[in-house]
Amino acid sequence: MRLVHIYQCLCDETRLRLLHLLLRGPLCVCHLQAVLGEPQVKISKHLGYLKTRGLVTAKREGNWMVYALPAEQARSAELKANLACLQDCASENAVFKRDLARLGKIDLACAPAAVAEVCGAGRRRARCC
Amino acid sequence: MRLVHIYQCLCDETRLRLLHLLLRGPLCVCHLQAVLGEPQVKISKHLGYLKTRGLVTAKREGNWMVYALPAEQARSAELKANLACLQDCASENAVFKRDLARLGKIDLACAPAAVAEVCGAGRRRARCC
DNA sequence: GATTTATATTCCGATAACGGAATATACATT
DNA sequence: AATGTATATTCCGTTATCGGAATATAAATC
Repeated sequence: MRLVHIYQCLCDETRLRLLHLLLRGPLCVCHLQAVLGEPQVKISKHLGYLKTRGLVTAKREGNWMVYALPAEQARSAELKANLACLQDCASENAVFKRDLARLGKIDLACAPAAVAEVCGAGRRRARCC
Repeated sequence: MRLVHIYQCLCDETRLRLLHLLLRGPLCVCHLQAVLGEPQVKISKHLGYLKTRGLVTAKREGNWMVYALPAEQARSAELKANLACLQDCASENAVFKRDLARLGKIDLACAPAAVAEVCGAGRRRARCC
């Protein structure tokens, strides 16, 4: 059942936080890492987990990997419903709110093109984080 | 995070099916067993799992254990949102629809009082399933 | 081409989940 | 008390998950 696989992706706190941040738009690994404050391996592995199950897409952008939720038209009804539900639940949750606050403070000017586009940040830089 | 524990309960197909059936109202173990067509141990264990995490309540009714979702006012916002989401997703899902069809065909007349109350079935019987 | 930066993968060990067989418990009936 | 019915628990093997240390890969820069 496809629905089960969605829940399997949602049943880990790190993955929930990642997905929640990606609801805002694409982000590269180092930004996700900076916001969550977790080691690189951990972030990368969970992103890999989400990717193999189709919950996120990955695109190389020069030196960086930009992760994003699937395009709107590529989301199943179940996924849409659950992302909306997550968004809903997150709005009253301290951990998620803290993550968003941290994301706001991060210098997105160093972000790859795809991220800069979404966040309206300045030009790319050689070094990201 | 409480939300994670909810998703941990939802990330198994058997548990999803159980919860989905309980959205309709309380049911005893043998009815759940009959609908799912799974061995008793499996059903009982998953119900135990759900119970320890507060997703269902259990009440002994003579010889039977009647499981139910927590009372409305006892449900957290997260739980409400996710149960609604599950309900939503289930309506277009073959497995869930089949379960409902099977539930309809089951003789609920043998059900314990709490179940009979909900289902409008007849009086109790000594033997259930 | 050597180095730096960003990210992924491999190789562990620890723990949790899952399922089934067998057994135990609780209540009801005879 | 003995038996039957409904449900829970224990034991055990298998598999999946999770996290970290170390290493590998890929692209950019010097």
